[in-house]
Amino acid sequence: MKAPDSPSLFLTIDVVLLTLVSGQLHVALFRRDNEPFKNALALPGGFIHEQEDQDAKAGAARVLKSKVGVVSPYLEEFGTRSGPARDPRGWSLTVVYYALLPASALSEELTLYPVDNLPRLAFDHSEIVQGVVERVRSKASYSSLPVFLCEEEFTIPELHAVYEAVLGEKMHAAGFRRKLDDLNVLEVIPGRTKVIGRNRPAQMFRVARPFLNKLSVRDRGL
Amino acid sequence: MKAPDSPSLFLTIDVVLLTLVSGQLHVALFRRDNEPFKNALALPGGFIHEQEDQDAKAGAARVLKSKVGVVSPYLEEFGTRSGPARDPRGWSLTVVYYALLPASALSEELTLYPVDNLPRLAFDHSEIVQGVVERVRSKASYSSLPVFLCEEEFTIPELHAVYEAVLGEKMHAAGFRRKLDDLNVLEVIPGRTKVIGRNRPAQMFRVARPFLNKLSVRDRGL
DNA sequence: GAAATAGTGTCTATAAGACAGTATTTT
DNA sequence: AAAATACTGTCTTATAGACACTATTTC
Repeated sequence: MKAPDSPSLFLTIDVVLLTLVSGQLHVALFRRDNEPFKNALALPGGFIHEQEDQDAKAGAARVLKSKVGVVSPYLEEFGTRSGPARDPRGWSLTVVYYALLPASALSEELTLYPVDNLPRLAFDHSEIVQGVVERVRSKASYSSLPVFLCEEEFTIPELHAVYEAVLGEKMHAAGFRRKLDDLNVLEVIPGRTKVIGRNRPAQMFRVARPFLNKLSVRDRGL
Repeated sequence: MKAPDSPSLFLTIDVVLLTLVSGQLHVALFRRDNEPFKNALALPGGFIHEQEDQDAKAGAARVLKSKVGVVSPYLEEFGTRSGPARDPRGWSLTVVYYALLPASALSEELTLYPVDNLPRLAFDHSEIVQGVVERVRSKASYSSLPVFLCEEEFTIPELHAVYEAVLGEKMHAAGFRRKLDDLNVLEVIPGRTKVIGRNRPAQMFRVARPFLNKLSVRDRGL
C-alpha cells in the first residue's frame, strides 16, 4: 500500500431531504451557482471538510445546517455513487445521506420538487433521488420511518394519512392502529386531543424517546 | 464550491468476504506487511485506482480478484466508515463491500477466521466485520442470500443447514421448503440427486438465472 | 424388510383483513 | 338528535408452525 497521489480523485457528500407537501413526497433542490452544471438543479451537497467533519455523517449534518438551515433527527446513509464520468472534474465519490422532516420545519424560501415528477438534475442526482425514494418507500412498509414526516405531536389518523401518502396505497385503518401499536414507537400525550371537524377528537401522540432518531421495525410488514 | 486541497484526505475500499466452514461463518483476513498496523490482521482492501476502477464496486471486485483470487457473483455495498481517527495517516473514508462464497471456491492458502471469535483487527475492521455479519444475518432471515454460500448445485437439506448455520437457529424443515418455494430462486436439476447415507436421495437444485447475482426477498420472513 | 433421511398432506394456532358496532365531539 | 370521524370488538380468512404420513434409497 502506497499513498495515492491523485489530484483528480475527490470526495463529496449529498443529502436527499424529503418532506411531504399536500400528500406528495418532495425533495429539496438548489440551483447551482458554479460550474459544472451551473444553473442546473442539484441536491444540497459539497466536499468533505476534514478539519470540521468528524465523519461523513457529520458532514451531511453540516450541509443540512448550512444549506437548508435545519437539523434532522433522522439522517441515514443511503450509499455511495462513484466513477470517472459522473462529475466532469474527475473521478469522484459521493456519500449520499437522506433525511425526513415535516414541511413545517423547513424555510418557506426552500424550493421543493415532487419526487414523482422531477425536472432534470445535475450529475447523477436524478438517479440518486429515485434510489432514495425507493428505499424510503420500502422502509416505510415495515417500519416507523414515516413518523419523521410528522409534526412533533400528531394523531393516528394523521399518521395514517402520511403512511398512505408515502406508500401510495390505502391502508386499512383498524389494522394500521393495531400494528402501529406493537411497534411501540408512540406515546400518548395525556389529555391532549385534536378536533378536526364536528366529530370525536383524536388522541395526540408523540414519538417515544428511544425512537426519536431511529426506526422501529416490524417482522411482518405494516 | 471550491476544489479541495487535502493531502491528508484519502479514499479506500475494504471487502468482507464471508464463507462457511464447518457450520460457522468465517471471514477472510490478511496480515499487513506495512505500517500502519504492520503485522496486524486486516480485511482485504486498498486505495481506489482511478485509472482502472469504473466505480467503487469495480474496485472491490479488483481487490477480491487480486488479493483473494476470486470473482464473487454477489458483491454488495455495506456502507462507509470515515473520520480523522480510524487511520493514523489522516482523514480517511472507506467504502465497505461484502461478498459470500462457498469455502470450495477459496484457495487453501487463504486464512479464515470465525466471525464470532475474532482476533484483534487493524483499523476499525472489527466493528466493520461485526456490522456486516449483522446485516448478513438480517438479510438471511427474509431473503435468498444464503444460497451464495452454497455450491453451484445443492439439495434442500443442504441449503436448510446453511440457513441454520447463518441464522444460528433451528428452522422447521417443512415450512422452510414451502417458503423457499415462493422465493422462486431454485431450479430443479432434472435427474440429478444426491445420496448422503442409506436413505432416500435428495433432489439437486441450482439458483435460477435471474438470481445468480442478486437476492430474492420475501415479505414475511423465512 | 429395517433403517434412515427426503418430501408431502393435513390439522391447528396465530395473525391479518373485513366489517359492524360503540364513543365523543360539533351543529 | 344528527352527523361525522375516532376507536374497538369480533368474525372470517390467510398464513405459519406442528406433526404425522408417504417415498425412496442402502444394507
